Amino acid sequence: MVMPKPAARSYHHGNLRQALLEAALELAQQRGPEGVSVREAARRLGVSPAAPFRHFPNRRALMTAMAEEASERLRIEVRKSLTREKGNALERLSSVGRGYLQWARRHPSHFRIISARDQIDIAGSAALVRNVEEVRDLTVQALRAAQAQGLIAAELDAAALALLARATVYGLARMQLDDHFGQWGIAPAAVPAAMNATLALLVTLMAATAKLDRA
Amino acid sequence: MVMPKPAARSYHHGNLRQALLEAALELAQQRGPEGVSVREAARRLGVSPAAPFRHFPNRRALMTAMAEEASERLRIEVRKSLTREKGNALERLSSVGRGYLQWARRHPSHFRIISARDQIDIAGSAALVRNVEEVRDLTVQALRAAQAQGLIAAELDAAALALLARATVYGLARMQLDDHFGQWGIAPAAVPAAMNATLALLVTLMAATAKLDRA
DNA sequence: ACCTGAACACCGTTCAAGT
DNA sequence: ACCTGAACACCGTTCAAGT
Repeated sequence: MVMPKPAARSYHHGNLRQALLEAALELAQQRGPEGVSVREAARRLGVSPAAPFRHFPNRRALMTAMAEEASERLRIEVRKSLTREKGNALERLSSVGRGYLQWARRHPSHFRIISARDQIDIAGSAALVRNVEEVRDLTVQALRAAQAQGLIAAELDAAALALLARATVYGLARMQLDDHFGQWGIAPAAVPAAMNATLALLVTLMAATAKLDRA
Repeated sequence: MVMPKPAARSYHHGNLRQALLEAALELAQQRGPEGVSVREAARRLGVSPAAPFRHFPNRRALMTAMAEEASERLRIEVRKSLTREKGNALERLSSVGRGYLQWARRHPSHFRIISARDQIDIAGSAALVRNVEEVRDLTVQALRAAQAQGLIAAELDAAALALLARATVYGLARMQLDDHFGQWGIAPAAVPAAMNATLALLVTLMAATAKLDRA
């Protein structure tokens, strides 16, 4: 007969799932993905250790749900970065890479979760697969357009170019996550510029092949 | 007054440290780096859960010791691959990349451990830092030589080229660890060829800049 | 339908005590 | 010097029972 108080401990009636995702993200930010504990999330929300298992079958499913949210945001960021870009196909290609890297830099915890393939069930989430695929498709499309417009040599294998572009961008993002830049003599403040310069160099190299074509 | 039996359970007197490293590697191969448990390693060796802590101050130190061994082997593999290479500086550069990638493919557990920066204390191990640095230096040296010999345009920034090469190679290795190739339509059996083709494409692009120089 | 309480089989780590 | 045994504060997960 007593009405539940407006905001406080309203989790108990419907939004525990969302609250768990938020608590888990907070834990990931504080301790990294491995530090996410279902029990600790429950404790912070004032529910029993068993309560989360009504909403997620296991820890992996909770992590996967976080990855879904993250991949959605990455997809939107890359799309946005493409929408703003008014240049040619080569510049659109750069734009996809810069958008991806910028998001990875600004949301390291989210990016870590997407990358933690051992802690999420990527194949088990259609949304996750779709989001990741869309980002890849935008890269491949820009590359094909660049070749069609004569900005990159047409003889080069489109799939190989795409894989090179992806390996470079993913490599840069992971080098940051895995703390490689310090050993490369690049201070944290210089990382964004170094990433964009590397990306620009790759695009320059690709564009150089078109000039050879005309020679 | 009883002499210890020759081989069986000789860990108890001197080589428990090495036995722990071997048991931990076996666990890493079976369950991944996160699955390495100090207790389980001790159990498999028939010692108490506290025994390992005489040899490693904590789990992280055990993981770091494994990473030291791994980085040593990677360094040797890359060096070997360079020794066998009789071609020019550009071919030496490819060789470093191929050696790195081949090792990563053949020893995924070891490579995972080196990459698991959140589970090891890289800065705390001089040997680890040294091994990683040497591999980087071999890349940078081959690149500089290629520029000096006119095989890559001299105007290009050597540091930027090195970072691009590293990002590409590390990206490829991580894409395999993180199971990205399936989504790129590349079957496991085709991964080595795809990696080498991507590497070859990058070197080709770099070499194309030298031809432009001469034009 | 959603949550609690208690339980089970695990962890990493510490520390006094044994040889 | 090296290891044991017991303890502490944690995990993920299950399940009967409560509302």
